[in-house]
Order: sequence, then C-alpha cells, then structure tokens
Amino acid sequence: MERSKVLSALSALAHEARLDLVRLLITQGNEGLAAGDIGRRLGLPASRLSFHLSALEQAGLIRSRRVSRNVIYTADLAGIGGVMSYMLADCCMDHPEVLACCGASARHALHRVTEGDPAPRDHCSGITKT
Amino acid sequence: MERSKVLSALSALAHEARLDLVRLLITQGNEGLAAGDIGRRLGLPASRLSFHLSALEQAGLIRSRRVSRNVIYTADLAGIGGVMSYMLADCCMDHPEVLACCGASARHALHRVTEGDPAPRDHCSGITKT
DNA sequence: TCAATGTTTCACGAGTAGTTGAACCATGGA
DNA sequence: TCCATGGTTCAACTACTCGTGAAACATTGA
Repeated sequence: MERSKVLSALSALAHEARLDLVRLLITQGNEGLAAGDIGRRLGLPASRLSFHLSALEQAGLIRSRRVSRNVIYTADLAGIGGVMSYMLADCCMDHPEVLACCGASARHALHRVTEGDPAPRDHCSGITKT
Repeated sequence: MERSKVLSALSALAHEARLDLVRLLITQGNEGLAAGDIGRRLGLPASRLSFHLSALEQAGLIRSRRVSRNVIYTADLAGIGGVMSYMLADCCMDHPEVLACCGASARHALHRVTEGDPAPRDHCSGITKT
C-alpha cells in the first residue's frame, strides 16, 4: 500500500465520528448499512454524515453501493487491513515490542495456532518503558 | 487505551513528516536520536521539527530526555502498540479479514511460531472484495 | 561572564478541515 | 406526472493546522 494512501486513511480515521463509522460498519459485515440507518444510529445529521462517509470512501476504508433509494455502506476490510499492515510492518518494522501489544489480535490472525501463554491484550500497559 | 488518546495519536500520525519521525525513531531503539540529528536526517528546519516532535510526544508516541545540550527522542513502543492494538481489537473487532492483512506481522508477534506458509505481506491486495 | 551550540517558543499568514442549513438530485409509489 | 423519501452538494462561516523566520531559552566550555 502506498504511503500517500496510508496518510489519507490515517487522517480520515483521526476523527471521532469517522472512527465510529468504521467500527459500526465493520460490525455489519458484507450486508452493510444504509446511510440513513447509520445517521440514526450515530445521531448524525445527513449532510455531515455524507461528508464523513465520502471522506472514508475516498480514503479507501469503506465502500458504497446503491440499492433502490438507499445507499448501502460497507467496511472495506482489505483497505483497513492494508493500513494496519503498513503501520505494523513498514512503519514499525514489525518491532517485537509493538507487536506484543497486538498479541491477542495476532493470535486471531493465525487462526488460533497457539493455545497456551495468554499474553492479554492490555499487556501493553505493563511493558517496561526504559 | 482511551479513545481520545487513540484519536490524537492517529491525528499525529496522519502527517508525512511525523510518520517519518516515528519510523526513524523506531529504527533507533532505546538509544534514540538527538533532535538535531533527526532534523539533519529528515531535512527539517529546527522549528518545524520541534513542533512535530512535541505533537508526537503529546500523543504518547515518542518520549524525550535531556542529555547535556541535546534532547534525545525515542519511540514510545508501548504507546504505539497501544494504538495499533486499539485499532485491531476495539475498532476492527479482531475481524479475520483485517487481521489476515497483518499476517506477516502477526507471525512476528507470536515469536515465529510458524515456519511454513509464507503468506506474503502484500497478501491484502489479493483479498476478495465482495 | 561571555560566546557558541542545541532546541523551543512565538507571531504571523496561508491553507485546509469541520459544521450548518438550504438547495439540489435520484428513486419509487400514487 | 407529481409527491415523498433518501442522500448529496453547496455556500458561508469558524476553527484549526502548517510552515516560516525571528527571538528566546538552556547548557556547556572558554
């Protein structure tokens, strides 16, 4: 993934409403959610919602399709994953101490390869900060 | 990690110079780098550099310590990891398709548990986007 | 104490992002 | 064709961020 795409994605994510939007859409899976439903759930007025949705779509984090009168939005999982991958691998160089914080997620990523060694998600707060 | 901290971290990262800064500092490990050296390496004027460094420090992504005349900056690996962890787990709900994009990083996180199945980092671009 | 070096802070102007409400476009049903 | 509904775009304003250069501060050595 190109650097400029990552930057625009980070910039898109760096907003409370848009982070909520991504989170909500991820929970909705491929089915997605109509713009109106999103606005009702998040309590956003239509024009602002549309503004934020187009910012996220521009950044490659969500997708849209028209279904009758509704516009259905879905999370672009590959786009989101690409940003995370860039951050972890290209920016953080897969630094062990950074990745340790994502331990739980990493386990999911490997389809629960391991069973022992809990290494809880909030492990980060206990990391030595020399 | 709190939501507001994640937002300020994302906002801090959403800038070319600051992403470079984090990347550079991560490669320098605990030893870190003096502000002046950073400026020389990245070709940033002192005032701009200081501005960006303090933004990153405020966001909990880097740390500083004074050593004689120099101010040494280091990456705050726990802070960075915390943001990544929040994004993967709390925002993306550990969604398998998102995590699949971080496959290589995930493997590192598990201390090279697996040896086979390369699953290259740019796997994301090949993910089915239904 | 003074000068040199390293770094931060400040004031300013330019550009960009965010919010709001109204107007507009697209679609489907009467 | 007309109206209602669902979304988007626009204009205007505010607020914030960025970059620049000059000034200020901190530390060290002479």
